[in-house]
Amino acid sequence: MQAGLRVMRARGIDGVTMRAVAAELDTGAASLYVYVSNRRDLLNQMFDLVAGEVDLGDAPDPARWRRQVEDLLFRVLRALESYPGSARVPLGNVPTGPNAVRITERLIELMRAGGVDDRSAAWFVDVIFLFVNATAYETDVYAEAGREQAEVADDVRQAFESLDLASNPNFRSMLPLLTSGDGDERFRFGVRLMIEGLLHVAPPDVGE
Amino acid sequence: MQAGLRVMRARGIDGVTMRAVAAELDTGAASLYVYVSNRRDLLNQMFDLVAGEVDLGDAPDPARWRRQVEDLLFRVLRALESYPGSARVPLGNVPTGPNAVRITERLIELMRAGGVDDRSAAWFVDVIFLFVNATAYETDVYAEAGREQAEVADDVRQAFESLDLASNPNFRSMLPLLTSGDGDERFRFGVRLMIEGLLHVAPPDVGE
DNA sequence: ACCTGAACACCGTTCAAGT
DNA sequence: ACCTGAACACCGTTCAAGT
Repeated sequence: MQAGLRVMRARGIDGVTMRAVAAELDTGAASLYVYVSNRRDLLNQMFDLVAGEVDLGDAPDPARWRRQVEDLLFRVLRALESYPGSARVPLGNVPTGPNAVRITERLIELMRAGGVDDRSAAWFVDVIFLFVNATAYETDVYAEAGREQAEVADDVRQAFESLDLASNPNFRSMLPLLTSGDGDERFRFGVRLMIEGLLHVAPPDVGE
Repeated sequence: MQAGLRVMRARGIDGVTMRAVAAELDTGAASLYVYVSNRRDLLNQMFDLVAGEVDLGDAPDPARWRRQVEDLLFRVLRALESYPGSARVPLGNVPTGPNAVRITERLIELMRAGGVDDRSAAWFVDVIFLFVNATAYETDVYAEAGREQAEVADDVRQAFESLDLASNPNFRSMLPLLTSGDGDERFRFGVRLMIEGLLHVAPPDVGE
């Protein structure tokens, strides 16, 4: 499993082939099937190790819980980014490993400290991780292609500018804004939208 | 390209192999390279056709713009779900096709009708599509594995219940809530969090 | 000049043959 | 009884050989 992580850190999730991990252990691909039932299982087990690297931060403080949530989510994002493509794992399977649960536990603690309704808190966990994972996955794809974020942003801007935007006047006038900011700033904005929304949207009716 | 869509609707994105698309056209895989530069390019071109199937709905109405945004995003979600795995395409490349731009144009129109600050609107587009795509991708992975959403939910609940949750008391007490609701309800909740957040978070400082 | 069959360099997974 | 080399059934992409 540690061998798999070394491969993923260096070559990204698509580089984590059964053969590559086996080579790291000086054996053949077939031998891995003693420890994992298939590649999907291998990646799931590896993912929980990544989750285990996330620092939960200090104890929940009702006076600054929002900032604590924001910071925790940034640390999750950083952990995912350090293993390119790892974010694709929780997008495909709900993580049930102990380290993933540990992060959810802390997130719930923080929201309870903030007085958030339990029903909202429960669904927030689901929704926000979807957002964190998607953000990390997007960044990772660029990283895996060996391209800088700024370089990609330039290409996108050029692609948009070369479009015929006569029938898209609002889009055209907002082009500079649409391509402004870096990934971290946009991530922070998204997280804040959802935290703030938490305080202004009625808790879901979970039918209990 | 239409041939590719038929394959994707029936077999999902991983079924869209160069050989499968070529077979649909009664030719060999090598012949596709006349029309696309590689598989990634094929998927990008196909994605814009999927985006083209989304109905933009009626003209923006300041009295009910929030609901209009919500409905539009649901229609995007449905389009993505009808081509399993297609949501992975926009997670890896910023879509710059005309049909994707058309949807963004409408989204911006709706927010302007609602009096949302342009800076917030611009970043909202990015953030909300990340959420929509991640939601669709998650659903699709289950669908591709040939499993019902409810069936997967049961497995997750069981996995959680079999964990030692002594050190995760908050998580344990919220287990019923964490596993409540279906995908659509959670999606709606997430979208509402972000729309409402839009009205309560200061516009980002885009450094202009 | 254009198209494409066959080849190349990979995959995940299985299983018979070795220890 | 355990481990694993070699095989199987796939990939995306290239290119020489045919039309």
